[in-house]
Amino acid sequence: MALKHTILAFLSRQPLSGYEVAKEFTEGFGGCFWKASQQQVYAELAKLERQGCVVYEAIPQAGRLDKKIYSITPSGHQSLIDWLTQPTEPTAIREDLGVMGLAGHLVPNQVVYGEIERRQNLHRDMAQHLKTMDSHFAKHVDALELKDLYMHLIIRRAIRYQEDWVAWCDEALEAIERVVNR
Amino acid sequence: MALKHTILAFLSRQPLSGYEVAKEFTEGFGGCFWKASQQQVYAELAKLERQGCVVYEAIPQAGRLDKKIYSITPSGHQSLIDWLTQPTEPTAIREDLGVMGLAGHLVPNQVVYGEIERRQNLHRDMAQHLKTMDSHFAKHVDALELKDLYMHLIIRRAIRYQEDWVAWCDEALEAIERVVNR
DNA sequence: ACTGTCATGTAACTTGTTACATGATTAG
DNA sequence: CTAATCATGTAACAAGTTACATGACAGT
Repeated sequence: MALKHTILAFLSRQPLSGYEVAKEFTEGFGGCFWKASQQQVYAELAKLERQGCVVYEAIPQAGRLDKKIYSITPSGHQSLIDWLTQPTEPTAIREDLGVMGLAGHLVPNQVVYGEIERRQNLHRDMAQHLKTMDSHFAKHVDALELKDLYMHLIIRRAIRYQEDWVAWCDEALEAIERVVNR
Repeated sequence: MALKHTILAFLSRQPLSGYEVAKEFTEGFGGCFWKASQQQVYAELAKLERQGCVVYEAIPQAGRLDKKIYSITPSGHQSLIDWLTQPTEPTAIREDLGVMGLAGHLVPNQVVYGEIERRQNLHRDMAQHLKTMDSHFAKHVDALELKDLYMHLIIRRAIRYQEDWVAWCDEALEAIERVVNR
Protein backbone atom coordinates (compact mmCIF):
# COMPACT_ATOMS: atom_id res chain seq x y z
CA MET A 1 0.00 0.00 0.00
CA ALA A 2 1.20 3.38 -0.97
CA LEU A 3 0.11 5.53 1.98
CA LYS A 4 3.43 4.87 3.67
CA HIS A 5 5.43 5.67 0.56
CA THR A 6 3.36 8.67 -0.41
CA ILE A 7 4.06 10.20 2.98
CA LEU A 8 7.75 9.36 2.64
CA ALA A 9 7.70 11.01 -0.78
CA PHE A 10 6.24 14.20 0.69
CA LEU A 11 8.86 14.22 3.43
CA SER A 12 11.64 13.58 0.90
CA ARG A 13 10.79 17.01 -0.51
CA GLN A 14 10.67 18.85 2.81
CA PRO A 15 9.99 18.26 6.53
CA LEU A 16 6.32 18.65 7.40
CA SER A 17 4.01 18.42 10.40
CA GLY A 18 1.26 15.81 10.44
CA TYR A 19 -1.25 18.53 9.82
CA GLU A 20 0.62 19.67 6.72
CA VAL A 21 0.97 16.12 5.38
CA ALA A 22 -2.78 15.61 5.78
CA LYS A 23 -3.40 18.86 3.91
CA GLU A 24 -1.34 17.60 0.98
CA PHE A 25 -3.97 14.91 0.47
CA THR A 26 -6.94 17.20 0.60
CA GLU A 27 -5.59 20.35 -1.03
CA GLY A 28 -2.23 19.53 -2.57
CA PHE A 29 -0.93 17.30 -5.35
CA GLY A 30 -1.22 14.17 -3.24
CA GLY A 31 -4.97 14.19 -3.71
CA CYS A 32 -4.44 13.56 -7.44
CA PHE A 33 -3.63 9.94 -6.79
CA TRP A 34 -4.22 9.09 -3.15
CA LYS A 35 -6.79 9.77 -0.49
CA ALA A 36 -6.14 9.69 3.25
CA SER A 37 -7.88 11.16 6.27
CA GLN A 38 -6.14 13.23 8.89
CA GLN A 39 -6.47 10.40 11.42
CA GLN A 40 -4.88 7.97 9.02
CA VAL A 41 -1.95 10.32 8.47
CA TYR A 42 -1.31 10.77 12.20
CA ALA A 43 -1.48 7.01 12.73
CA GLU A 44 0.84 6.29 9.80
CA LEU A 45 3.39 8.89 10.90
CA ALA A 46 3.50 7.33 14.37
CA LYS A 47 4.04 3.92 12.77
CA LEU A 48 6.72 5.27 10.44
CA GLU A 49 8.47 6.76 13.44
CA ARG A 50 8.45 3.41 15.26
CA GLN A 51 9.89 1.81 12.12
CA GLY A 52 12.69 4.38 12.00
CA CYS A 53 11.66 5.75 8.61
CA VAL A 54 11.04 9.24 9.97
CA VAL A 55 12.10 11.32 12.99
CA TYR A 56 10.40 14.35 14.45
CA GLU A 57 11.40 17.50 16.21
CA ALA A 58 8.86 18.48 18.85
CA ILE A 59 8.03 22.17 18.92
CA PRO A 60 6.28 23.25 22.13
CA GLN A 61 2.97 25.00 21.55
CA ALA A 62 1.31 27.35 24.04
CA GLY A 63 -1.35 25.39 25.94
CA ARG A 64 -1.62 22.36 23.66
CA LEU A 65 0.19 19.27 22.41
CA ASP A 66 3.62 19.74 20.84
CA LYS A 67 3.79 20.34 17.11
CA LYS A 68 5.88 17.62 15.49
CA ILE A 69 7.95 18.39 12.44
CA TYR A 70 8.73 15.11 10.70
CA SER A 71 11.75 14.47 8.46
CA ILE A 72 12.69 11.40 6.48
CA THR A 73 15.66 9.29 7.71
CA PRO A 74 18.23 7.55 5.47
CA SER A 75 16.39 4.30 6.22
CA GLY A 76 13.09 5.86 5.14
CA HIS A 77 14.73 7.24 2.03
CA GLN A 78 16.05 3.78 1.16
CA SER A 79 12.63 2.22 1.74
CA LEU A 80 11.12 4.78 -0.64
CA ILE A 81 13.70 4.08 -3.35
CA ASP A 82 13.28 0.31 -2.97
CA TRP A 83 9.54 0.74 -3.36
CA LEU A 84 9.89 2.97 -6.42
CA THR A 85 12.00 0.29 -8.08
CA GLN A 86 9.29 -2.36 -7.73
CA PRO A 87 6.63 -2.80 -10.41
CA THR A 88 3.26 -1.25 -9.54
CA GLU A 89 -0.09 -3.00 -9.75
CA PRO A 90 -3.02 -1.31 -11.44
CA THR A 91 -5.50 -0.21 -8.79
CA ALA A 92 -8.55 -2.42 -8.44
CA ILE A 93 -11.62 -0.63 -9.71
CA ARG A 94 -14.36 -0.13 -7.14
CA GLU A 95 -17.07 2.09 -8.52
CA ASP A 96 -20.55 2.34 -7.01
CA LEU A 97 -22.10 3.56 -10.23
CA GLY A 98 -21.25 0.20 -11.80
CA VAL A 99 -24.09 -1.48 -9.95
CA MET A 100 -26.38 0.47 -12.28
CA GLY A 101 -25.08 -1.72 -15.07
CA LEU A 102 -26.33 -4.83 -13.28
CA ALA A 103 -29.54 -3.59 -11.76
CA GLY A 104 -30.36 -0.19 -13.23
CA HIS A 105 -33.49 -1.61 -14.85
CA LEU A 106 -34.99 -2.04 -11.35
CA VAL A 107 -35.42 1.74 -11.01
CA PRO A 108 -37.02 4.22 -13.45
CA ASN A 109 -34.66 5.21 -16.27
CA GLN A 110 -34.92 8.85 -15.15
CA VAL A 111 -33.11 7.87 -11.96
CA VAL A 112 -30.21 6.38 -13.91
CA TYR A 113 -30.17 9.27 -16.37
CA GLY A 114 -30.26 11.87 -13.60
CA GLU A 115 -27.48 10.18 -11.68
CA ILE A 116 -25.22 10.13 -14.74
CA GLU A 117 -25.93 13.83 -15.34
CA ARG A 118 -25.10 14.61 -11.72
CA ARG A 119 -21.85 12.67 -11.93
CA GLN A 120 -20.93 14.41 -15.17
CA ASN A 121 -21.13 17.78 -13.47
CA LEU A 122 -19.04 16.57 -10.56
CA HIS A 123 -16.31 15.26 -12.85
CA ARG A 124 -16.38 18.40 -14.97
CA ASP A 125 -15.75 20.49 -11.86
CA MET A 126 -12.94 18.21 -10.71
CA ALA A 127 -11.29 18.38 -14.13
CA GLN A 128 -11.48 22.17 -14.01
CA HIS A 129 -9.93 22.30 -10.55
CA LEU A 130 -7.09 20.01 -11.58
CA LYS A 131 -6.40 22.08 -14.68
CA THR A 132 -5.99 25.14 -12.50
CA MET A 133 -3.50 23.21 -10.35
CA ASP A 134 -1.60 22.17 -13.45
CA SER A 135 -1.62 25.52 -15.28
CA HIS A 136 1.72 26.55 -13.81
CA PHE A 137 3.42 23.45 -15.26
CA ALA A 138 1.36 23.29 -18.45
CA LYS A 139 2.54 26.76 -19.53
CA HIS A 140 6.09 25.65 -20.25
CA VAL A 141 6.01 21.86 -20.51
CA ASP A 142 9.06 21.73 -22.75
CA ALA A 143 11.20 23.67 -20.30
CA LEU A 144 10.40 21.60 -17.18
CA GLU A 145 13.09 19.66 -15.42
CA LEU A 146 12.38 15.96 -14.89
CA LYS A 147 11.19 16.44 -11.30
CA ASP A 148 8.49 18.89 -12.35
CA LEU A 149 7.64 16.96 -15.49
CA TYR A 150 6.80 13.90 -13.40
CA MET A 151 4.54 16.01 -11.25
CA HIS A 152 2.88 17.48 -14.31
CA LEU A 153 2.34 14.02 -15.79
CA ILE A 154 0.61 12.78 -12.67
CA ILE A 155 -1.72 15.76 -12.61
CA ARG A 156 -2.34 15.12 -16.31
CA ARG A 157 -3.28 11.54 -15.41
CA ALA A 158 -5.86 12.86 -12.97
CA ILE A 159 -7.19 15.41 -15.48
CA ARG A 160 -7.54 12.75 -18.17
CA TYR A 161 -9.37 10.50 -15.72
CA GLN A 162 -11.93 13.17 -14.91
CA GLU A 163 -12.33 14.19 -18.55
CA ASP A 164 -12.80 10.59 -19.56
CA TRP A 165 -15.67 10.34 -17.08
CA VAL A 166 -17.25 13.45 -18.59
CA ALA A 167 -16.96 11.99 -22.09
CA TRP A 168 -18.39 8.63 -21.02
CA CYS A 169 -21.34 10.38 -19.41
CA ASP A 170 -22.07 12.06 -22.75
CA GLU A 171 -21.89 8.72 -24.51
CA ALA A 172 -24.13 7.07 -21.91
CA LEU A 173 -26.74 9.85 -21.79
CA GLU A 174 -27.03 9.85 -25.57
CA ALA A 175 -27.41 6.08 -25.74
CA ILE A 176 -30.10 6.06 -23.06
CA GLU A 177 -31.99 8.84 -24.82
CA ARG A 178 -31.92 6.92 -28.08
CA VAL A 179 -33.34 3.79 -26.47
CA VAL A 180 -35.98 5.62 -24.44
CA ASN A 181 -37.23 7.65 -27.43
CA ARG A 182 -37.37 4.57 -29.59
CA MET B 1 -19.92 0.29 0.24
CA ALA B 2 -21.10 -1.48 -2.81
CA LEU B 3 -20.01 -5.07 -2.17
CA LYS B 4 -23.31 -5.76 -0.46
CA HIS B 5 -25.34 -4.21 -3.24
CA THR B 6 -23.29 -5.69 -6.04
CA ILE B 7 -23.95 -9.16 -4.63
CA LEU B 8 -27.64 -8.33 -4.28
CA ALA B 9 -27.63 -7.15 -7.89
CA PHE B 10 -26.14 -10.48 -9.03
CA LEU B 11 -28.75 -12.39 -7.07
CA SER B 12 -31.55 -10.19 -8.43
CA ARG B 13 -30.71 -11.68 -11.84
CA GLN B 14 -30.56 -15.30 -10.72
CA PRO B 15 -29.86 -17.44 -7.63
CA LEU B 16 -26.18 -18.32 -7.29
CA SER B 17 -23.86 -20.21 -4.97
CA GLY B 18 -21.10 -18.34 -3.13
CA TYR B 19 -18.61 -19.86 -5.48
CA GLU B 20 -20.48 -18.54 -8.49
CA VAL B 21 -20.85 -15.06 -7.01
CA ALA B 22 -17.11 -14.97 -6.39
CA LYS B 23 -16.50 -16.00 -9.99
CA GLU B 24 -18.57 -13.07 -11.21
CA PHE B 25 -15.95 -10.78 -9.73
CA THR B 26 -12.98 -12.51 -11.27
CA GLU B 27 -14.36 -13.65 -14.61
CA GLY B 28 -17.74 -12.01 -15.14
CA PHE B 29 -19.05 -8.49 -15.60
CA GLY B 30 -18.74 -7.68 -11.91
CA GLY B 31 -15.00 -7.36 -12.28
CA CYS B 32 -15.56 -4.34 -14.54
CA PHE B 33 -16.34 -2.15 -11.55
CA TRP B 34 -15.73 -4.09 -8.34
CA LYS B 35 -13.14 -6.40 -6.91
CA ALA B 36 -13.75 -8.92 -4.14
CA SER B 37 -11.99 -12.06 -2.99
CA GLN B 38 -13.72 -15.38 -2.51
CA GLN B 39 -13.37 -15.07 1.28
CA GLN B 40 -14.99 -11.66 1.22
CA VAL B 41 -17.90 -13.00 -0.79
CA TYR B 42 -18.53 -15.90 1.61
CA ALA B 43 -18.35 -13.54 4.59
CA GLU B 44 -20.67 -11.02 2.97
CA LEU B 45 -23.23 -13.66 1.98
CA ALA B 46 -23.31 -14.94 5.57
CA LYS B 47 -23.88 -11.38 6.77
CA LEU B 48 -26.56 -10.75 4.17
CA GLU B 49 -28.28 -13.93 5.31
CA ARG B 50 -28.25 -12.76 8.95
CA GLN B 51 -29.73 -9.44 7.79
CA GLY B 52 -32.52 -11.24 5.94
CA CYS B 53 -31.52 -9.87 2.54
CA VAL B 54 -30.88 -13.34 1.10
CA VAL B 55 -31.91 -16.91 1.86
CA TYR B 56 -30.22 -20.12 0.80
CA GLU B 57 -31.21 -23.60 -0.10
CA ALA B 58 -28.66 -26.13 1.12
CA ILE B 59 -27.83 -28.82 -1.39
CA PRO B 60 -26.05 -31.82 0.17
CA GLN B 61 -22.77 -32.68 -1.49
CA ALA B 62 -21.10 -36.08 -1.32
CA GLY B 63 -18.44 -35.98 1.41
CA ARG B 64 -18.21 -32.22 1.87
CA LEU B 65 -19.99 -29.10 3.10
CA ASP B 66 -23.40 -28.39 1.64
CA LYS B 67 -23.60 -26.24 -1.44
CA LYS B 68 -25.70 -23.17 -0.72
CA ILE B 69 -27.79 -21.63 -3.45
CA TYR B 70 -28.58 -18.06 -2.44
CA SER B 71 -31.60 -16.07 -3.59
CA ILE B 72 -32.57 -12.48 -2.89
CA THR B 73 -35.51 -11.83 -0.54
CA PRO B 74 -38.11 -9.04 -0.93
CA SER B 75 -36.26 -7.20 1.85
CA GLY B 76 -32.97 -7.56 -0.02
CA HIS B 77 -34.63 -6.41 -3.21
CA GLN B 78 -35.94 -3.31 -1.44
CA SER B 79 -32.54 -2.57 0.04
CA LEU B 80 -31.04 -2.76 -3.45
CA ILE B 81 -33.64 -0.40 -4.91
CA ASP B 82 -33.20 2.06 -2.04
CA TRP B 83 -29.49 2.04 -2.62
CA LEU B 84 -29.84 2.54 -6.38
CA THR B 85 -31.96 5.62 -5.71
CA GLN B 86 -29.24 7.29 -3.65
CA PRO B 87 -26.60 9.48 -5.29
CA THR B 88 -23.23 7.79 -5.76
CA GLU B 89 -19.88 9.20 -4.74
CA PRO B 90 -16.96 9.17 -7.16
CA THR B 91 -14.47 6.56 -6.03
CA ALA B 92 -11.42 7.92 -4.28
CA ILE B 93 -8.36 7.53 -6.47
CA ARG B 94 -5.61 5.40 -4.99
CA GLU B 95 -2.91 4.76 -7.54
CA ASP B 96 0.58 3.53 -6.65
CA LEU B 97 2.12 4.87 -9.83
CA GLY B 98 1.27 8.38 -8.64
CA VAL B 99 4.12 8.32 -6.17
CA MET B 100 6.39 8.53 -9.22
CA GLY B 101 5.08 12.05 -9.69
CA LEU B 102 6.34 13.06 -6.27
CA ALA B 103 9.56 11.11 -6.05
CA GLY B 104 10.37 9.67 -9.48
CA HIS B 105 13.49 11.83 -9.67
CA LEU B 106 15.02 9.73 -6.88
CA VAL B 107 15.44 6.77 -9.25
CA PRO B 108 17.01 6.66 -12.75
CA ASN B 109 14.62 7.90 -15.44
CA GLN B 110 14.88 4.50 -17.17
CA VAL B 111 13.09 3.00 -14.17
CA VAL B 112 10.19 5.41 -14.52
CA TYR B 113 10.11 5.04 -18.29
CA GLY B 114 10.21 1.25 -18.09
CA GLU B 115 7.46 1.12 -15.53
CA ILE B 116 5.17 3.27 -17.66
CA GLU B 117 5.86 1.02 -20.67
CA ARG B 118 5.05 -2.05 -18.58
CA ARG B 119 1.81 -0.51 -17.37
CA GLN B 120 0.85 0.48 -20.90
CA ASN B 121 1.05 -3.14 -22.00
CA LEU B 122 -1.03 -4.28 -19.04
CA HIS B 123 -3.77 -1.76 -19.75
CA ARG B 124 -3.72 -2.56 -23.46
CA ASP B 125 -4.34 -6.22 -22.65
CA MET B 126 -7.12 -5.39 -20.23
CA ALA B 127 -8.82 -3.15 -22.80
CA GLN B 128 -8.63 -5.96 -25.34
CA HIS B 129 -10.13 -8.46 -22.91
CA LEU B 130 -12.99 -6.11 -22.05
CA LYS B 131 -13.71 -5.46 -25.70
CA THR B 132 -14.10 -9.17 -26.25
CA MET B 133 -16.57 -9.29 -23.35
CA ASP B 134 -18.48 -6.39 -24.84
CA SER B 135 -18.49 -7.55 -28.47
CA HIS B 136 -21.83 -9.32 -28.10
CA PHE B 137 -23.52 -6.08 -26.98
CA ALA B 138 -21.49 -3.76 -29.21
CA LYS B 139 -22.69 -5.50 -32.37
CA HIS B 140 -26.26 -4.22 -32.11
CA VAL B 141 -26.16 -1.31 -29.66
CA ASP B 142 -29.24 0.31 -31.16
CA ALA B 143 -31.35 -2.80 -30.71
CA LEU B 144 -30.51 -3.46 -27.04
CA GLU B 145 -33.17 -3.29 -24.40
CA LEU B 146 -32.44 -0.99 -21.46
CA LYS B 147 -31.23 -3.80 -19.22
CA ASP B 148 -28.55 -4.83 -21.68
CA LEU B 149 -27.72 -1.27 -22.63
CA TYR B 150 -26.84 -0.51 -18.99
CA MET B 151 -24.57 -3.51 -18.92
CA HIS B 152 -22.94 -2.44 -22.16
CA LEU B 153 -22.42 1.09 -20.85
CA ILE B 154 -20.66 -0.17 -17.75
CA ILE B 155 -18.34 -2.35 -19.78
CA ARG B 156 -17.76 0.68 -22.02
CA ARG B 157 -16.80 2.65 -18.90
CA ALA B 158 -14.21 0.01 -18.07
CA ILE B 159 -12.91 -0.08 -21.66
CA ARG B 160 -12.56 3.69 -21.76
CA TYR B 161 -10.71 3.62 -18.45
CA GLN B 162 -8.15 1.16 -19.75
CA GLU B 163 -7.79 2.93 -23.07
CA ASP B 164 -7.31 6.24 -21.33
CA TRP B 165 -4.44 4.70 -19.40
CA VAL B 166 -2.87 3.51 -22.65
CA ALA B 167 -3.19 7.00 -24.17
CA TRP B 168 -1.74 8.67 -21.08
CA CYS B 169 1.24 6.31 -21.16
CA ASP B 170 1.94 7.41 -24.75
CA GLU B 171 1.75 11.04 -23.69
CA ALA B 172 4.02 10.43 -20.70
CA LEU B 173 6.62 8.35 -22.56
CA GLU B 174 6.88 10.98 -25.29
CA ALA B 175 7.28 13.81 -22.82
CA ILE B 176 9.99 11.97 -20.89
CA GLU B 177 11.85 11.20 -24.12
CA ARG B 178 11.76 14.84 -25.14
CA VAL B 179 13.21 15.98 -21.81
CA VAL B 180 15.85 13.25 -21.65
CA ASN B 181 17.08 13.87 -25.22
CA ARG B 182 17.23 17.59 -24.65
C1' DA C 1 -20.70 35.44 19.15
C1' DC C 2 -19.33 32.38 15.43
C1' DT C 3 -16.63 30.33 11.87
C1' DG C 4 -12.35 28.79 10.09
C1' DT C 5 -7.63 27.42 10.60
C1' DC C 6 -4.07 25.32 13.19
C1' DA C 7 -2.78 21.14 15.76
C1' DT C 8 -2.88 17.07 18.23
C1' DG C 9 -4.78 12.63 18.97
C1' DT C 10 -8.08 8.10 20.79
C1' DA C 11 -11.53 4.45 20.08
C1' DA C 12 -14.81 1.65 17.84
C1' DC C 13 -15.99 -0.17 13.74
C1' DT C 14 -16.04 -1.76 8.80
C1' DT C 15 -13.70 -3.33 4.85
C1' DG C 16 -10.25 -5.83 2.51
C1' DT C 17 -5.98 -8.98 2.37
C1' DT C 18 -3.22 -13.06 3.27
C1' DA C 19 -2.58 -17.42 4.89
C1' DC C 20 -4.47 -21.66 6.11
C1' DA C 21 -7.65 -25.90 6.03
C1' DT C 22 -10.43 -29.61 3.73
C1' DG C 23 -11.68 -32.64 0.14
C1' DA C 24 -14.23 -34.66 -4.17
C1' DT C 25 -14.27 -34.77 -9.31
C1' DT C 26 -12.60 -34.15 -13.88
C1' DA C 27 -9.38 -33.40 -17.78
C1' DG C 28 -4.81 -33.84 -19.67
C1' DC D 1 0.18 -38.36 -11.50
C1' DT D 2 -0.93 -33.65 -11.60
C1' DA D 3 -3.39 -29.62 -12.12
C1' DA D 4 -7.66 -27.29 -12.47
C1' DT D 5 -12.26 -26.72 -11.04
C1' DC D 6 -15.80 -27.09 -7.69
C1' DA D 7 -17.08 -25.84 -2.92
C1' DT D 8 -16.94 -24.53 1.67
C1' DG D 9 -15.02 -21.88 5.30
C1' DT D 10 -11.72 -19.81 9.70
C1' DA D 11 -8.29 -16.66 11.68
C1' DA D 12 -5.08 -13.05 11.94
C1' DC D 13 -3.96 -8.86 10.23
C1' DA D 14 -3.80 -4.35 7.64
C1' DA D 15 -6.16 -0.42 5.91
C1' DG D 16 -9.72 2.89 5.97
C1' DT D 17 -13.96 5.31 8.07
C1' DT D 18 -16.65 7.68 11.52
C1' DA D 19 -17.28 9.72 15.71
C1' DC D 20 -15.36 12.00 19.50
C1' DA D 21 -12.16 15.09 22.35
C1' DT D 22 -9.29 19.27 23.26
C1' DG D 23 -8.00 23.96 22.76
C1' DA D 24 -5.65 28.42 21.01
C1' DC D 25 -5.85 32.27 17.76
C1' DA D 26 -7.53 35.14 13.76
C1' DG D 27 -10.96 37.24 11.12
C1' DT D 28 -16.11 38.87 10.24
